[in-house]
Amino acid sequence: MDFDRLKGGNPLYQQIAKWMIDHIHSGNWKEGYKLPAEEELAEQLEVSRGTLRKAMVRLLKQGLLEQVQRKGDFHFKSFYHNHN
Amino acid sequence: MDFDRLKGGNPLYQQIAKWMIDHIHSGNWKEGYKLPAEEELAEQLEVSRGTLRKAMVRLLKQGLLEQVQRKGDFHFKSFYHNHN
DNA sequence: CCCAATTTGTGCGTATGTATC
DNA sequence: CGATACATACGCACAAATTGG
Repeated sequence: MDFDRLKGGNPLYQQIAKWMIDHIHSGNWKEGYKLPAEEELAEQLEVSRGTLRKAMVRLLKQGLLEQVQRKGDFHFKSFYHNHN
Repeated sequence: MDFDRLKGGNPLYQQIAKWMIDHIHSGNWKEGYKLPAEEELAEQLEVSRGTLRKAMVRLLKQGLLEQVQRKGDFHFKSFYHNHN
């Protein structure tokens, strides 16, 4: 989705992480929203799955993203509680 | 079955797809032939199920493979009608 | 009809090799 | 060289559908 791939810019995975956070802020992704599968989302973003994962792991560690069981999907949790 | 795992070669899933097509051409797999379960076939080929699936999905999309009723199994359909 | 086993469908976790900057 | 990015490949776990007793 129109990321900056120019040299010298921020890494793709950082841009993606920011893009996801923006989606929460804008209300596009509300709490409990179930993300598409990594493979599918990566395809939509036109990045590799590995790069997308790198962004997601960042958000996971920051507590912005929550992994539900072993079901294989991610849900957003209450964002504002965990955003410092 | 004796696939080329050397670096620089074609991906395994491509080789497997070709191997399956060759089986049809050679007459080993005639129309209507029911394939073994994915798990079993993967074991015979000494590849992972995921890699085997990747090859099968390719053939499915190309119309060389047909999925029959019970989601279960795959049958080969008239190969020559769909091969350009 | 019910139930357990089988098989496909899906998705994540991880590792490796290659290329580029 | 190290960081970034991609493609490939394996494994594991679970859901859903089907099968057969």
